[in-house]
Formats: sequence, C-alpha cells, structure tokens
Amino acid sequence: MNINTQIVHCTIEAVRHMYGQETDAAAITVQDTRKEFEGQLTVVTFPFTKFSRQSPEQTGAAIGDYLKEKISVIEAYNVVKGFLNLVIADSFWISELNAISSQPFFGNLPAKNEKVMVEYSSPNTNKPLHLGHVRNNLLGYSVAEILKAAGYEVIKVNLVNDRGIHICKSMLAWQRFGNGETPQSTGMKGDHLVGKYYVAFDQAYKQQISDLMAEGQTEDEAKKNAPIIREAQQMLLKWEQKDPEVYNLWKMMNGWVYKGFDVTYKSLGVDFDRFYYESDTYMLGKDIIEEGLAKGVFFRKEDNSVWIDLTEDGLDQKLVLRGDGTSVYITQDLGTAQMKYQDYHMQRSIYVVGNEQDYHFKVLFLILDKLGKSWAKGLYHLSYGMVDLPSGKMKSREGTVVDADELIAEMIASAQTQTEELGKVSEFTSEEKTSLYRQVGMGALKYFLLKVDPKKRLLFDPNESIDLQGNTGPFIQYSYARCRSVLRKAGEKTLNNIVTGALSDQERDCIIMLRKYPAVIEEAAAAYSPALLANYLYDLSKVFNKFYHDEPILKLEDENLMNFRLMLCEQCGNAINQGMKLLGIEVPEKM
RNA sequence: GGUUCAGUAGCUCAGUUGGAUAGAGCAACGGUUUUCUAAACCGUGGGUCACAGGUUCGAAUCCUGUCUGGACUACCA
Repeated sequence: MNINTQIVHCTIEAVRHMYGQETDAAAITVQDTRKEFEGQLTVVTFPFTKFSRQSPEQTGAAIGDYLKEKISVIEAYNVVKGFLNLVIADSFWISELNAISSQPFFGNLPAKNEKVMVEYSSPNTNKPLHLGHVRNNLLGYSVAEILKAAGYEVIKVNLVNDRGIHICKSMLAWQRFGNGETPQSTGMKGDHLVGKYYVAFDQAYKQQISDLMAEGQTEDEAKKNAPIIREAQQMLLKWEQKDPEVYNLWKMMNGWVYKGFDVTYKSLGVDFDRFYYESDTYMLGKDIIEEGLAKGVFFRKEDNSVWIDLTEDGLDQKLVLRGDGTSVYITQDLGTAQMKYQDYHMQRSIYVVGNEQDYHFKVLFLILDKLGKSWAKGLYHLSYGMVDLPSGKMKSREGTVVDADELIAEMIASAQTQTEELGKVSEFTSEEKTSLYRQVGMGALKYFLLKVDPKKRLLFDPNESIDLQGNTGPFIQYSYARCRSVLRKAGEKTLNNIVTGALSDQERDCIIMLRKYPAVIEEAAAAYSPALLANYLYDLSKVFNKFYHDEPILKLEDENLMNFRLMLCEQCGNAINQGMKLLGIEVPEKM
C-alpha cells in the first residue's frame, strides 16, 4: 500500500482508538513537509483537536506516537503547531527507488477499459496555421498522449473544415487574380499560397465596400451587395451542386493546403488516427432535427425554421435549422457528434476548441442531453485561451498573425545561434547538429505553450524571443542530457536492487519527486492539463540538477554508492524522457 | 445589459480536496568550474495574492458584492 494512504488509514484508526470518533479519509491532509522542518510527510492535525479537547501540539504528539508505533518506517516525528511532521526511514525511500526501477514502464498506468476520443486541430483549409493553431495542436496531442499513459484507449480525430464560404473566397480570388499560380510555379508552400488569396479576397472585398459606400450605400448594404461576395456565394451554391469546374478547383486547392499542413504537422510532431471532412458531414444532423421535433424538444416557427428554447437553462432560444431547410453550424455538429459515437462508441469525447466557442458547445451538449442521448454526458469541451499579441488579437485576414511555419523556423534558428555560442557542438556531425537545433528549438516552443494552464489566455511577444534558460524546455532537455552523459561514461552496469546507507537530502528529494510521477499523470489526465505535467518535469529537473551539482557520482570510490546514484540518474532520466514524450517534446542524448 | 473565463513580484507564470513565513523563471546585482556538461548551481533585492465584506482553528484558494480585462451573446463556421 502507498505510504500516504497507509498514514491516512492509520490516522483514522488513531482517532477512533484514542478519541472514539469516526473521521473521513477526505478530512485528513497528508502533505510534503516544508523544507525548513525535519521530516518528509506531514499530517495536519487541527481537525482532530475538537475530538481530543487538547492543544494542537498535544493532539499531534498523541497521533504521532500512535503512527510511530503502528507504521514501522516512521522513525521519528515532531510537532510544530498542529503539523505532525513524520520522519520516514531512508530504507523506505531506497526501496521505493528500487520498486520504480523494476517497473519497465513506470508511470504508464494500468488499462482503464475506457475509450476516449480527442478531437483537435480542426483547421480551415483556406489559410496556413498560426500560433493559435499551434497551441491547439500541441494541447490536443499532449492531452491524448497523457490519457493514453493514464490507461485510456484514445482516438485522435481531426475534423477538417474544408468547405464553406471562406473556402470559396480564396478560390474565387485565385481564379480572379492568381494567373494560374501553383505551389510548383511559385515555390510557395500550398497552404501559404491559398492563404495569400484569402487575404487578396478580403482586400478586394473591402475596396468594393468602400466604393459602394461612396456611392451612398450604408455599410450593411455594401457588405451584402459587393459583387465579389455575391460571386463567392454563387460559387458555394455551385460547389453544393458539384459543378465540375468549381469542384475540381476546390479539390486542387485543398490538395495544396493538405500538402502544406502535412509539413507543419510533421514539424509539430502531431498525428491523427482518423480524419473527418466537413464536406462529408455538413449534410448530417437533419434526422436529429426530425427526432427533436418528434420528441417535442424543438419547435417550428411560422417561417418553417426550427428552434430550441433554452431560456430555462439560462440561455437563449437557438436556431437549429433555417427556414429554407438548410443547416447551420450546430446542425452539422449534432449530426457529426452522433456519427462519431456510432463509429467508435467511446465513453468520452473531448473537443479541443478555443474558448470563443464556449457558448456553442454548451448549447450543443445541452441539446444532445435533452434529446436523451446517453453518451451526451461524456462530451467535454476542452476550452483553451486565445494566444494574444501585445497589440491584441491575431487576425488572419488582416495579416496580423504569427505564422506557424515562420515561428518554427525562427525557433530552430535561435536554438542554433545560442547552441553555437556555447561552443559545445564541435564534435557533433552535421546531422547531429541539425537534429539538436530542431529538438531544442521545438522543445522551447512546445514547453512555452504547454506550461501555461490551458484555460488561461497566453501572451506572446514576437519581439522577445522564447528563453532557453530557466523554466524552459531546454532546461529539462539539458537535465536529461546530463543523466545520459553520466550513464554513458559509467559504461555497462546492472543497476538493480541496490542498497546503500543513509541518504543525502539531494538523493532523498529526487526519490520523493520521482515517485510522484504516476500521480501527476493521473491528475494531468483528469484535468486535461499538460501544464501540470510540464511544471512537474521542471520541478523534477530542478531537484536532479541540484543533486547532480552537489554530489559526485563517477568519482566515488564506494561502488555501492556509485551504483545507487547511477540508478537515480537513470530513473530521473527515464521519467523526464517519458514525461516529455507525453508533451510531444524530444530529449537529446547530448547537448 | 446577460452569460462566462480570468486578475498573484517590473515581466511571464506555479500554487493540489482550504493548511505552516505565498513560490519559480526572466530581468537587476553578487558569487561558484585544474574535479561526472556553467543551457547548471548558490545568494541579494523585489508582494495590500484587484478591492470590500463573510464562512473557519486557519482563506490566494470557498461564498456575496464591487472594479478591471478577454470571450461569447449571428439564419458565419
């Protein structure tokens, strides 16, 4: 049994035995002992003073006596105010390290027999990916990997938004202004080429609006009447009728975009088990509308449009089908949700989508629940904050975005500069260098985005480069490289069931931190928060670096102690490697 | 207006189910290497946890109100 739960149970026993009172495990706090006091684990005994009718000090001492008597690994205790600090025997921590070392996949939790779908990325195919998408992709990927490590079966899904008026805008602009440009002819990445015409459309559209306004139309009229937007709408109709010319153009330009996305996905290191395309799903959902009407969940207005009244739930009336029978956003999402469930029968489904859509998902889940879908309870919107620039929000149409490909290239270049300045890569082959620069640059970027609580908005200042020192990805990567370096130099050793004498503070701190790893995975999975894991890995790296700095390893004459410390290095390195993998970050053997 | 998320050091962020004197990093200043990687380690300075009440042995954390900022509140997706 875990020592923490053992202490909790034993404390319940103590309270029952000494004070004749029943307490709940939830009422007992066992926490790490603060550095300035002696001991490793602390029981908060304030809650029991009302049973004992004694001072916190006396109560703590009484419980301390009881615990020390019953739990053999408790060597001593002290009480400060109401805090009972327990000194756990070093032999216990050593056996913990041995136990960790004997597990081939420490931190991979047992299978939970539950299937979880994680939908993320979900790009529009009319422009390249920007920093906001990067956050989405890294978050989705990492949450999926953490869930896997926590024992869930995970399906990663990408629902590609490949149709709609916005797609027609870039198509039309390309037709109009493109002069037959292709990725081949221009050497541009396909998604960037298409994005260029999306911007071109917007410029032409704005020009027409201002021309019409100069002729006396109001802004609203001008927005509706601009010839180019009308043409885009015509194009969408043609697309829906599968007009061959439009349809082929659509296929060709989407093909360019997919090729471009593939490159970006590859540099981000994200992947998917299944792609859904909105061009296949946009007609779905009509049968759900019928179902809802039959069940009386929806109602029809005079103009034939279909609505749901959510005022009792504190929301508004919401349109679910237009008067002309065509779908809106939520119609197809209803249908798509149903289809995904039929395809996989997962217990949970996580939508990784920005917090600007909080309202949409609230409505979506509520509707499915009202329709009596048993699986609606398992739907969850992982809502994350926008990435903002100091100047405000990023807008693709206005070109005020931090482009994903450019940012990646800059990060790698900056990693290269800083690595070369340190002068540690003279013996690297050019492949090794390339690979290291990429690992460090991407590690810095990914950690930067993942260490922040997902639901918080993130500020990115393009004028300030992302640090490679301190609480950063490269710091953790460096710690790993140190682990590996020592082990390389130690050569072949069998590091098993090693016993040593008393532990130094640094050694004990490492073990205490290390053994938390599985619990961190569990928490990160439950909270859908890679940030918890990221911050843990930083803490682990910090205690390891302190140990590495303060304690000799290879210079030791005591073979047992050397082997013990090597094992500690090995296990810290393993945990860092495993954990970073779940964040999608690679760790180098040397740096 | 309504809904919702946030507000912690100059900046970027941690802070477990309420627990001890609120922690890191960056930036500033100072120190550590003939010894396993100095992308490291150690130290100094820096706080009215937005504000005001309340609950409690105990509140950054829970409750109420106020202020500030973001998002949403489309027959766009």
